[in-house]
Amino acid sequence: MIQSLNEHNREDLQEALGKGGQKLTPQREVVFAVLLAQRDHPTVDEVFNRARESMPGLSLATVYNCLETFVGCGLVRQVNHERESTRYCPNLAPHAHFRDKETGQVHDIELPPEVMKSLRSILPPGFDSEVIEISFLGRTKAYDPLHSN
Amino acid sequence: MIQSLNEHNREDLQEALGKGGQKLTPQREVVFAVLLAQRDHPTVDEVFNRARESMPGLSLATVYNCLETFVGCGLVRQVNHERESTRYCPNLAPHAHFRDKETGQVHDIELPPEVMKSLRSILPPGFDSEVIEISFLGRTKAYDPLHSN
DNA sequence: CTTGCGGTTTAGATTCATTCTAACTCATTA
DNA sequence: TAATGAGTTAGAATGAATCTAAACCGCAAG
Repeated sequence: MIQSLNEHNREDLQEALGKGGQKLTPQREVVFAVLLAQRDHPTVDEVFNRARESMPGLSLATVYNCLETFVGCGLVRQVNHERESTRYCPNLAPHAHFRDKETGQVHDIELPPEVMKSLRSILPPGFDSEVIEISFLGRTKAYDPLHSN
Repeated sequence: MIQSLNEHNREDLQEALGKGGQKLTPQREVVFAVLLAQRDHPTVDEVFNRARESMPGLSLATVYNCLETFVGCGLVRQVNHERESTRYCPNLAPHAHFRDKETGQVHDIELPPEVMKSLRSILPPGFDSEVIEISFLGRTKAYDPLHSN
């Protein structure tokens, strides 16, 4: 069961929504709490199922609406892999995504500023980019520090 | 109207298909010719419409089948942007994609090896990646060399 | 109060890319 | 000539996402 937002997170949410001309509603609060509670890049369906545990009457359309609103306010990012269901991620820092071929799990990969810079530098003149999406596809092995070098 | 494949390209296609245990068929030849004729990252529907000009009986399902086969043989790459229709690209060299927000056009961006390397280097130990997808979203301005520096 | 208004939520219908299914074609092998 | 099997085909099915229209709710004006 998802606990509700703490003071701090509720204020953040309210402020971000306000800037986008949107209101804080009970449904938005529950959906946002779900995203913060488990940062595993859930699909809309997963958010829906988790959120319904604390708000049984919630409808799927509302989950779509809430998430769209959050994206519009810059509170969450959409993550697309191939043509699978869109996933949602409340990590605001610039980062790439690594998708495990076997489990389907998505992991955040930190993006150092110098890598961002070198990426931007490969754009020919005249190309002006606002968003850069980077995603890795592969496997994760258990990491054994004793045998690495 | 799409011209048919030249000797050289037909041989390449046949060889690549053969390695994947697939045969060269008239439909596959037409679909491949469409991809080579206009390298603008067409959707399945666009490929379908162009291909039907030279082969009117061709069915949409076959276009899906052909493109899937080509991807399996490493002849073409799929390009996904958000949840739009998948696009197809016969450019085999490693490259990123730039999508123009206004026109929807997709441009190939060359990926220098050192950028690839720096990208690979940001993966923590235990993460093993086969495929890296990089896509830019933005605008393209006419480039005026007189006023650049 | 209570009335009306605008934004939000809701269930269900709709859309649309893609995948599936089952029949058919056609070249090759037995 | 029959059988096999890959490839093709039209149309049905799927499933994520969007749309629609009605209901709901908080709130400001009368």
